Amino acid sequence: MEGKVALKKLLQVQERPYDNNSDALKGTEEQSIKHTSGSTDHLLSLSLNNSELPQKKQEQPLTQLGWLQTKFEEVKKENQILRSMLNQITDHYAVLQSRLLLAMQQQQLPSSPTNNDDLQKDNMRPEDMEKPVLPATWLQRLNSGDPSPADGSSTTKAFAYAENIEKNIDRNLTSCAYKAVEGKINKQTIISQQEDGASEAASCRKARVSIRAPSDFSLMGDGCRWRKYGQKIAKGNPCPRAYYRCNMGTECPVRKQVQRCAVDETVIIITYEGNHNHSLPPAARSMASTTSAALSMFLSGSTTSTSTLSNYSGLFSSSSTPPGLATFYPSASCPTVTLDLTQPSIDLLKFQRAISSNHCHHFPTLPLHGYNSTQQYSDSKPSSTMIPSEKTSLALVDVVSAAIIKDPSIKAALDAAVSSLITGDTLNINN
DNA sequence: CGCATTTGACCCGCGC
DNA sequence: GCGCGGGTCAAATGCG
Repeated sequence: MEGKVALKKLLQVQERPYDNNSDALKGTEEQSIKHTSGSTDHLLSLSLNNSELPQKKQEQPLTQLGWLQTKFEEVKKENQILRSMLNQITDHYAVLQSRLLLAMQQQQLPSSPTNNDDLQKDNMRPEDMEKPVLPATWLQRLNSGDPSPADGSSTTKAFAYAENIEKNIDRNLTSCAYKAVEGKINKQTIISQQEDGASEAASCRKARVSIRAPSDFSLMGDGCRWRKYGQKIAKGNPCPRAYYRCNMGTECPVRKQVQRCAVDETVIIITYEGNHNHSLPPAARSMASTTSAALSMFLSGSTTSTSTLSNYSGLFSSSSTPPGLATFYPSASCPTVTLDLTQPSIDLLKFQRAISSNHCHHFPTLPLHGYNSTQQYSDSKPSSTMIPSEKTSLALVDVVSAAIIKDPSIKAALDAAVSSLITGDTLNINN
C-alpha cells in the first residue's frame, strides 16, 4: 500500500507535464521508472535521448563505446539515487500514516508528562517549528547539492520534486487528521452543550466521514467502483440521497451516500462509512484533480475557529452560516465527521505541532529519524485565529482521541475518506 | 441478455 | 404500542 503510493508519485515524475518547479527529469536523459506488478522491487530503467549520440557515433566509433559506458555508469548511479528516493518516500509515507493513527490512539496512554512537554513546545519559536524537516540522508543530499554524478540538475530537481511530494503527503495527512480532530473537538463541544456526552457516545452505531465538496466533485470517480442500491428523499432536503456500496472487493463493507446540500445545490455531501477490505486502485486523474483542487482550497485560505465550529447544530450548515472546515454532527444514531472541501484553508502548523508533540512523547521508539511533520508552506501562514488557544487545541486533542478510541468505527470511516483524498492528491502534487 | 439503476416495500431504531 | 424517518432489499425497468 505505502509502496504503491510512493511509487505512483515517482511514476508521476515521468508522466506529468513539467512545470517550472518540478521538471525533475527534464534534460538530456529521460529516465523511466518501472515496477513489476505486485512487487516492491522496482526496476529503474533508462532510455537515452538520441540527441546525445550524434557526431560521436559516426566519427569516433571506438570512443563512442567508452562514452556510452561512462554514461551508463552515470545513469546507473543516478538510478540508485532514485531508488533510494523511492525507499525514502515509502518509509515516510509509512511514518506519516503511523503518525495519523497514533494521533488518534494516543489517548490510550497516560497524558501527564505530555502536557508539560506540549506547553514547552508551545514556547518554541515559530521558526523552529516551521523549519522543514527531512530525513537525515535526504537532507544531506540536498544540502550537499550533489547527488548527480553527471550534471546534477535532473537528480537535484528530482529531489526537489520528491521533497514537494513529501510535503504534500504530510500536508494532506495532517489536514485530514486535523479536520477529524477538530471535528471531534466540535463534537465534544456540542455534546457538552447537550450535557449528554456519555450517552451519545454509547449510542454510536457507526461513525462516518462526510465530505462537503463542490458539485463537480461528484462527477469525478474516486478510484472505487460503486453500485447504487437505493435512493431516498430525506426529510428536510428535497434533493434525493443516493446510497452506494463499494463494488470492488468481495463483501466490501464500505458504503457511501451522496446528496446535494439542501441550501446550496452547488455543494454535494459525500458520506463514507466503513473501511475498505481491499487495496485501492490508482485513482482516476480527474478525481485526483478535483481532490487536489479541493485540498488546495482549504489549505490556502482563511481560517475558522473552533468556537465558530461549535455553533453548528444542524446536520449541515446553512448558507447563512459559514461552513465548517471540520465538524462533528451528533446525529441520532451515528457521529459524523464532516470535512468541508468547499471552504479554503486551515492552519496545519499548529495541528502538526500538537500531533507530533503528543505522539513523540508517547511513542519514543517511533522511527522518526529526527523527522517531524512541521513544514513551512508558503501558502499556509500561521494564524492565531484558527484555534482560540493552542493549549486548548492540545487538550482537545486528548479529548478527541478518547472519543475515537471509544468508537473505532470513526477511524475506519476516516481511513476510507483519507484514502480517497490521499489517493487523489498523489497524482496532482503540483497542480 | 446481462448488468446497472430505479423505486416501492420493508425493516429497524428511536422518540413520544 | 405507534408513528416517523433513515436505511436496505429486491423486483421492475432501462440500457448497451
